[in-house]
Amino acid sequence: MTVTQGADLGTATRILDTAEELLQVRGYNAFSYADVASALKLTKASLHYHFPSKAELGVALVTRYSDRFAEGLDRIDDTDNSPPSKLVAYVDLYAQVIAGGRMCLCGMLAAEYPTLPPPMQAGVRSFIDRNQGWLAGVLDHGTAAGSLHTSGSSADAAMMLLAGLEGAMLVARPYADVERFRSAARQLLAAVGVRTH
Amino acid sequence: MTVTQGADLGTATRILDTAEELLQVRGYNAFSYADVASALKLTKASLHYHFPSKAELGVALVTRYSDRFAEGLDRIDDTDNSPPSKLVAYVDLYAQVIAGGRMCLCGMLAAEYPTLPPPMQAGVRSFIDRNQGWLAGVLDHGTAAGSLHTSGSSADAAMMLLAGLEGAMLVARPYADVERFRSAARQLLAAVGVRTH
DNA sequence: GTCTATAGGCAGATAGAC
DNA sequence: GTCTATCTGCCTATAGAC
Repeated sequence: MTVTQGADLGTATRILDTAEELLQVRGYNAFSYADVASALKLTKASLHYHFPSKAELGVALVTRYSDRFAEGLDRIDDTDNSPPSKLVAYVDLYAQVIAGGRMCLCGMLAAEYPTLPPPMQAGVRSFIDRNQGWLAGVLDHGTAAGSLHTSGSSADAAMMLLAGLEGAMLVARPYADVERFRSAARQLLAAVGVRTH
Repeated sequence: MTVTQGADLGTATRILDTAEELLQVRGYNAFSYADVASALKLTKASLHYHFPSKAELGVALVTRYSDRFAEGLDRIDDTDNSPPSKLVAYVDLYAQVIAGGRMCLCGMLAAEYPTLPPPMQAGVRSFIDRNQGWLAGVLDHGTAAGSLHTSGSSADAAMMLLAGLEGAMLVARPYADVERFRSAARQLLAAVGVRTH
């Protein structure tokens, strides 16, 4: 770790930022070291200094994304108190992603799953588990308090929400239309008793 | 068109079958002519005789898949009369796909969308439009008859169902667990008033 | 840390014999 | 229709100078 700070991001971080966008837009199998290098005006060899193999770069990308998403969940827990408002904030997390023409990084990797290096596969599962677990917790609190209503177990309802949001990003992409995502998300929230006006 | 029939499928069809599976499992950007050729014990050059470019093969795959799916919708219309039973049959269409470890072909292509040749992109949108339209029709009939209940427009509810099912396939893949898909699907159907036992 | 140069392999695609 | 042979280009990755 160098002593750079603030706006001086450091090369490793800039590589991750560029590769992250390429991964979310095109997929892991459809971007190359050459793409990242040309975007950053570096050479491929320099990238290999920071991330020796594409698999290692991929693992770093999944880990960072999943950890940042978990931080987002923590922020929601600190900010929004009622389960319904937590779910609305959760949807916003996804809306921010798709607004940039991107797919959820782990949703993209779920599609490419069989082609991924095993450590990346584990990262994808971890992302899903963390999100499903968090959602199930919110749903449990909400149903106990009477502000949410699920049919079936909280784990199943959490699965439906996660799947629905990932799928809504997926089918909204071809139309480059955030509203398509938002209306699907509203319907999903309505399914667990959240009223959005 | 040759005069072959029955079990003698014809090379073009065998190519499509093999490429379709590879596409649904690995994605368009993660399979090659070499993969298809080795599976069929042909050479790459032979494949190019039937499908001059990968883009043309890709278009043929989307078209065939989308048309077959539409035939599936017609069969449901001919077989199941009540809107709720139509939706259950619709879910079964997806369940058959994921049971083979595959992703919906057009869901996969939606993820890879920005990297696809424009004619393939059009095919993906067409698939989504057809399915959303069919679902909206079923929902309209169901709500009119009182056997289904949607919050919001039928188009929005159709979008949610389509997104939810595509997403359920996506997030179920890493666990190779059809039950994960089925429980999410049950929740989605419950959201429009279908009771499954 | 970043570079030039290069290796070795695989991609999609074509020419031409059979 | 299917083959062998080949082309061109891009891929991931490495060696070694600066």
